[in-house]
Amino acid sequence: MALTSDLLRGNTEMIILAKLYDRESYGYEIGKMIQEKSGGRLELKEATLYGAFRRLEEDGCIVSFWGNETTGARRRYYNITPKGRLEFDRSLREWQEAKNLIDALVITEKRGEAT
Amino acid sequence: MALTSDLLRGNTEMIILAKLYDRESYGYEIGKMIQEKSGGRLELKEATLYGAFRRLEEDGCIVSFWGNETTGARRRYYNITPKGRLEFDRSLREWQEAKNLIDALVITEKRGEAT
DNA sequence: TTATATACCTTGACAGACGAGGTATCTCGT
DNA sequence: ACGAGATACCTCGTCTGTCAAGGTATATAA
Repeated sequence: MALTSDLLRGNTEMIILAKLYDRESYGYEIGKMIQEKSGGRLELKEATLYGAFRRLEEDGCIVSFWGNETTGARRRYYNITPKGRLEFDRSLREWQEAKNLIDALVITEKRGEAT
Repeated sequence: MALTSDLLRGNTEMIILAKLYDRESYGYEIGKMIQEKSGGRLELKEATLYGAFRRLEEDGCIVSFWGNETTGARRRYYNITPKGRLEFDRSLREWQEAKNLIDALVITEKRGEAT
């Protein structure tokens, strides 16, 4: 069963930027990669994905262009910008901090925990 | 500077249940504990806190009662229920899973990472 | 020709976080 | 006596990200 949307919230843009960090890609592929890498337990729905692309492009974190496919459905490709890399680095640090803070609040010695 | 609300979203109820897991408490105290334990970097705003209390009580995860303070402002105390403990355990497992999945998606060998 | 996969997009509803506002009691300094 | 600040509760309306549901179009396999 999939994870609740609320735990994803605030992380979708970071996840997208991570996928674009090393090479360009397009929406459908990114969505599929996330599904596969998480064993189907995590899914960015299309509406969520495209909403995030729009925000990221408005913020100057990514740029998009239509691919010149000669066959099959057309694709809109995305590239990360320098600003996008900075934003990814920042959001990754914030995520690490949030993780540790939340863990510190919910994990006690008595109950213990395994990661 | 504080963490973005979206990273908190979906975790506020778990954090509250964690605080109530071992002993009863009241809203103001829980808010203060979270602020202090996180060194001020994480804050559950009052509106957020009381909204979460209402949902948790509606769901049967906590019960509330007015304290019999003879001095000072009155307090509404909360106790966790057996259902609340189950719900906490469930949400903690879900949180651990979400953490690991998101980390796997954003942390690559090349970039590396420290917790 | 029908179904499935690929690939894009938009609209409206929903829910949780929060800013801003309110009430009331007690203590401390002036 | 008075005002400021801490304690302690609450509500309303706004904002924003997620998603369900719907749509378009092309290629391939049954």
